[in-house]
Amino acid sequence: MQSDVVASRSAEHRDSRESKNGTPPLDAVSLGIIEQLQEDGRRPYAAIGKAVGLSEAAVRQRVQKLLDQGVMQIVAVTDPLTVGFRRQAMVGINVEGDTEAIADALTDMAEVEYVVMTAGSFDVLAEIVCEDDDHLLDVINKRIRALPGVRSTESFVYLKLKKQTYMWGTR
Amino acid sequence: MQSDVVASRSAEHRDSRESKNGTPPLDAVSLGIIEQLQEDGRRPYAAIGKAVGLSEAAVRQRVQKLLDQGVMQIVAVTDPLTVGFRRQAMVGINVEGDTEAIADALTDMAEVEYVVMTAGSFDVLAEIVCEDDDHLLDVINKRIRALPGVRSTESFVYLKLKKQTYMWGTR
DNA sequence: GCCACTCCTGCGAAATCCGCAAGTCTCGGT
DNA sequence: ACCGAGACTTGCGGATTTCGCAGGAGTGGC
Repeated sequence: MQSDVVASRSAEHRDSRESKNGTPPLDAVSLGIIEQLQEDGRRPYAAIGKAVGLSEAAVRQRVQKLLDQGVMQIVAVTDPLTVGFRRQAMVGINVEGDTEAIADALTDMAEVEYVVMTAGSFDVLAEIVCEDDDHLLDVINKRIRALPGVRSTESFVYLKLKKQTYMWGTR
Repeated sequence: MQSDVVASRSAEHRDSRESKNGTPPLDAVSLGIIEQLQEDGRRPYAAIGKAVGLSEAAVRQRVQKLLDQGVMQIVAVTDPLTVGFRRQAMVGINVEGDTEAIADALTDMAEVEYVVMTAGSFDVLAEIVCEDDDHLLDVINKRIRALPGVRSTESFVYLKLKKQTYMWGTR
């Protein structure tokens, strides 16, 4: 169930470079499967198979592998404001020293939902999801700014979420 | 199938304020359902019902309503880098005039996956997902900066995505 | 007190999921 | 060039799940 990582780079010679940490690039069929599941995460395997030209069992195995490899995850996503988390913010962080270490530390925080290393006037962007102002303040001032190597931060409190899609590949 | 939007504000008197545009706040049971589906978007309704103390049919109806209302969506999410979109960026935008109009215009762009209005030194944050540098440059310079009312923009090109979860409610 | 509305439950039929065994193909070694 | 290994694919039952529908319980409005 795990040795396939090595082998699945077979019959695909149109894609030269790997995209990240050893995960093989995806072929057109897997892309199609992902596309189907981005439209509806609960779509039956048989319907997906019909769309991408595969049998139901084949789709099932591919989906399972994609999930196991961590290439995709099938989840419910919500607007946090609707679910009771009333304070969110994007925090831009400047780091001196090991940027990746800071990013890892942020990753370990439960309130941090999104961490990305960037080029530009911030080294790291982190999205924070909290229940109220006190909680948000605590995370930013007590926890993030306390990390060794954090030079400065700038916060952007969310006022309104306008769009949130996961449709890349579907266009 | 659509008139329920008007009617569904009834039997809820335990929660005073609405979270956004008329959508009623969620009760503990719906929260529990969402939590289950955030762990696994394909979890069977019967299993969810056992976890939250409801029948299979009741869970099914609630899930359907949550989807119809747009409170949640069940989708496959991926790391865009793995799927062939090699250039992403967060763009901070300053607006003069109608901020919401700009946000709506951004929402209509296919390459824009995430739009949020913020307080702070940017009025709007938008996440862009593109295939390559040319594509990204085109979107930022030709399309976003061309919008009437956009005063200035600042881009943060993604170098590495470190964390991406959808587990709020599950902690 | 009655009506309108929502929500939950129970059940049978249809569809789907899941594991298994065998066939096909490509790649790599000899 | 042959041969074996590994992975992908296919087809097929049985268990599970999904789906639609009808009935009952609880609640607010008139």
